[in-house]
Amino acid sequence: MSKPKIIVIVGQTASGKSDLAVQIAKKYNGEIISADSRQVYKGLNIGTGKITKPEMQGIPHHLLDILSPQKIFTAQNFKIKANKAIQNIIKKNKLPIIAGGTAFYIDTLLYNISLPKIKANPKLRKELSQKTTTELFKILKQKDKERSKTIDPNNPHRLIRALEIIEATNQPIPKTTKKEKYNSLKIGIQINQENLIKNINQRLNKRIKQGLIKEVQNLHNKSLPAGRQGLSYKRMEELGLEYKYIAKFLKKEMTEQEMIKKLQTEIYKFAKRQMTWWKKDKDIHWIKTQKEAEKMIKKF
RNA sequence: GGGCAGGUGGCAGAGUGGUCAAUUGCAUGAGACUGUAAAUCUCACGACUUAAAGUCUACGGGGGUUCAAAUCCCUCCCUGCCCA
Repeated sequence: MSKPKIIVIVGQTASGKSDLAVQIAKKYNGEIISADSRQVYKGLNIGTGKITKPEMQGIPHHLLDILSPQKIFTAQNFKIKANKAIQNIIKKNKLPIIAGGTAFYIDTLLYNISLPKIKANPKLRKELSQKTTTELFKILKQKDKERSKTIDPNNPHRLIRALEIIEATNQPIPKTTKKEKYNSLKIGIQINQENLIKNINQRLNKRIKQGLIKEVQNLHNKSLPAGRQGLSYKRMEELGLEYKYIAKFLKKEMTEQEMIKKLQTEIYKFAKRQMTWWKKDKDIHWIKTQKEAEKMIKKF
């Protein structure tokens, strides 16, 4: 059985992925699967640059707005849901197009990286976060020698998650395997640094005009039906970038000016981290225009 | 005009005779990531050379004291606050 064909579109934040994806979907009878760790959440709209209904131009989009931002979504969740979506799209005889900025999610999907299904354990996390990385590493070494060999001993997030999994399974973490599951064409949108910075800053201004601050405020304050509480500032800080720094602004920890300036540099730094990841991926075809992309897809 | 406090690397800001090319934070650059990934983490960061050692130029300008000065003295310039 030959592997199903899919298109993957990657690119730094503010490089124009969503738009390109829609154009390609229209041309090649496709549906889009978003690979974005923040756009999966309901209510995070302006801040994540989520595509709007009119912008979709009738193209179905998957994995947007699928859960509450109170909940924790992981690469494993993404993999399962994205696989399902791909199956459905193929069944309809349409072309699946993965588009998004979360490189880790895309790799997990494409290489069928097997991750455990252990859910987050907030109590344990809270407890473990009191400890230093040295202590955490020591515990991990006792409980799972193999994982301790590969983990970054300075990285609290990873150490805590590793311990969380052992706590739940009570056995060492199985080795991950890597196997290409799809026949994918990876297209990356290339953009020079100058334009990238320009886009980031312009887009941020635009979002603020569109009511970004209000969006964050509402997420925090709104008295939802069914007694649900607003999103805590703490959770917003975990969500990062716009949500993190606007939360700080709303808490009066920084002025609006400071917040905007900080966001500009933080978003730029994020974009660079994205690129660090993709630079290693030799399968990505970097393109500058839509035409180049179309040519490639035709051949594919 | 008088009094006081200051001027340090792209910025903020330590240091107050030798261990100072100078703590730290920010910015910047490079990188990691295979179980929270917009998160989290690592390294570099005066110049030249780079493996190490080394050389040079540097703590507002100029001069001085000293074996040795970012650090002490003199002088000039500049900034902030206070009194006229």
